[in-house]
Parts: sequence; C-alpha cells; structure tokens
Amino acid sequence: MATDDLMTRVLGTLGDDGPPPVEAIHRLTDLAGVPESMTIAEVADVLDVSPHTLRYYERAGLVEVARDGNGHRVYDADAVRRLVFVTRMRLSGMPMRDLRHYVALVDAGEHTVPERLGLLVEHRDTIRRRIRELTLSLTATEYKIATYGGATGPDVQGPNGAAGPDVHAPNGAAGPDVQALNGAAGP
Amino acid sequence: MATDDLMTRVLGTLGDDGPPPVEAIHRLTDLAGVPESMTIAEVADVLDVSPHTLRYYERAGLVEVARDGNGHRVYDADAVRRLVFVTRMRLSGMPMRDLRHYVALVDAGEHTVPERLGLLVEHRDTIRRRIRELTLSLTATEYKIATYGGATGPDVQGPNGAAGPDVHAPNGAAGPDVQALNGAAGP
DNA sequence: GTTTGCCTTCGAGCGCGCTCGAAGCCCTAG
DNA sequence: CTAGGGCTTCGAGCGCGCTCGAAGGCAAAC
Repeated sequence: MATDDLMTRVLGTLGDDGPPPVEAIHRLTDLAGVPESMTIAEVADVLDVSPHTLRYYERAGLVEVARDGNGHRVYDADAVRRLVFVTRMRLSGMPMRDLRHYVALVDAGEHTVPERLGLLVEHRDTIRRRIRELTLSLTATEYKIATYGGATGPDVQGPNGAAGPDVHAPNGAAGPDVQALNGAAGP
Repeated sequence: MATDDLMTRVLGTLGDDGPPPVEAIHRLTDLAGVPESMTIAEVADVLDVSPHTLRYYERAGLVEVARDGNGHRVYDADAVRRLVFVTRMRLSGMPMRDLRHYVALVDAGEHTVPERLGLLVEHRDTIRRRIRELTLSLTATEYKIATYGGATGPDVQGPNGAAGPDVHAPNGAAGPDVQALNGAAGP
C-alpha cells in the first residue's frame, strides 16, 4: 500500500465530477494507524515522495527531524503531520519560499496567527484563480476536441510538409477547429 | 489596452464562480480588429508575454515568422493565431515538449489529425485531474481558514522560538486547525 | 550628425524544485 | 568474515522555461 499519494487516493474515492466534500479532507489524511515514529523510507512511502526530497525539505527548514543513535532520522507524529501539510501545500502550488515563510511563522509562536491566516487566504485565492484558468482552458480544449473532424468542410490545403508559409491550422477542414482556441469569431 | 492577458480579460468577464460558458471561448480570442501584420512588440503586448519569450518560442520551433527588409519579425494572422494557441496551451500547463510535438504534427499535414486528437484528449485529462487536485486543496485550505481561531481552547505552548522540539501546530488553540490539513481525525 | 529607440542574433544565466552521486557508517544475513 | 542494503552528509547537476546582456543595425527625431 501507499505507493500512490494521498491526493490520488482521495481522488480515487471521489466521483470524477462530484462536488468537493469536506469529509474527503478527513479521509484524506487519516493518520490513525501510523506508528509512533517512522523511518525516512516509511515517510517517503506514505507521502509518495523520495527520501531525497524529504532530506531536501529538512535542509530547506520546513521541518526538524530527530536522529537515533545511528544518526538516522526518526520522524515523530508531529514531523509527519508537518510533512503532510508541506506536501499538500506543495501539491497545490505553494512555492517553497512561501512555505518557508509560513512554517517560520508557525515556529515563531501563536502571535503570528493573523499573518498566517493572511498567507492562507492569499493562497486560497491563488488556487481559486488557477482553477478558473484551468476550467476555461478545459472548456477550450474540450471544444477543440469536439469540433475536430466535425463538419468536414472544404479542404483548404493539401499536405504541405515544410514548403509553404507558416501554417497554423491543423487542417482547412474542421472549420471552427483551431478557431476555438486560436481566435476569430463564431463557429 | 492589452496590458493584461487574454485569460485575465475573459476571467474578468466571468462571475468568479460561474459555470464555464462556451461563449467565453469565442470572446476569449476575438482577433477581429487585429492588423494584417504585427511587430513583435505588438504581439507581445496582445499576448502579454515578452518579446524575449516570443523569440524563444520561435527558436523552439513553435512558430515560423517572416522578416521584413530590415530583418525585423513580421507576424501575420496565422503566426498570431498560432501564438495565441501556444500561449493558451502553455497557460494550461502543457509542457514545451508536448507543444513542440503538437505543432510538428500540425506542420506535418492533415494525416496527423488522429494523433493530434490523442494529444488533446490526453491534455484534457491532465487538466481535469489538475482541477480535481486543486479543488481538493482548495477545500482543505478553506477548511483550515474557517477553523483558524475557531474555538480557542487551552493554550498548549507559549512562544517557543527555536528552543523546543519540532513544533508543527500553529497553536494548541485552534484544535482542528492543522488537523484539517495535516491529518488526524475529525474536528 | 547624433541621439534615441527598437529591432536583430547569440549564448549565457537564473530561479525553482528537486535529483543524484560519492564516500562512508552501521546493522544484519549468510 | 564478508557482503548487502539502507542510512548519513555534502555538494554538484539537471530539466524546465524563460530572461537577460552584449554587440550591432537601421530609422526617425532633433
């Protein structure tokens, strides 16, 4: 188990088009059953990142990890939770820089809560904007797919290879084809 | 005008939460009113990328652009349309590699339409998956924001600076706080 | 004429986020 | 005893997508 990441696991439990259920969040990171302490390999497996990446995150100051007698890393529950948070935020596109800032605030104490909230709100807005962008791109792509080879109109140009001027249109046939993504007026 | 990109412009016309209207796609790239040919500066302005980036795309083989008597680039309508397509695909996360592949197919002639369709479908699925990931991250982030400073429970730890063990929790107060993103059970 | 300004080519450099390799330590299995 | 495997640190390297600087051309403005 745990060869796929948390995100994939939860997404798998969701209908591909269902609404975003808050319950999924709980299911998302059910750390119950996670041992008291874990090795780097175990954590890497659970989070679906490489041990290299975990060391990198530690070097970057995102988490502190204790060592055992042999100098090996020992991840306690707090460290694992922190790393779950970190990997989730990375997955949602938060830059390392911001993440460093955030965890620095966390380590600085409770009086930084307002600033942390500000960062979260900012990040939320970033995600929202990104989703809207992607939704639009998705619609455009779906439209392009749908009209590809739809009404196969007049063939404007034969196979032209490398000869002609800059050819942008995949074909002269599927009229609204590239139009949908490339501009020009209606279908 | 045109200091903001196409995406931003269309997003601006959309309600922040509205459904993805197909009509937006048409509005999205209304190239009517675009001159017969454009300079690199004009294209850069319209697409909200730098001239540097446009030259880079050309070097990368994504578009061919003619030169005038002075050796300056002259973008015709086809080139501009191609670049609109390219920038949109880039914005939706398609890697340069795939884009190169796609336009190579376009230039190779109409018999590559099926393969192009395959690429588009693949890209569509990638966008969909990404949207689902982001939606989940959004829900998690919103949950975290909502519960921040909710029930301000017992203060677990004072300001600890750099001293203590690895602290992951922003505070002991907002119980479900980090839990929402970090794991553990219910609120 | 000279200055301003935008264009050209070319190759180098950068920021990000990993990713890897080398050299070495420790433990366990055979 | 030896071999194997996984861990450690450190610093270097990489893939991506730009981004920039240098050196120079040409044209219009002053």
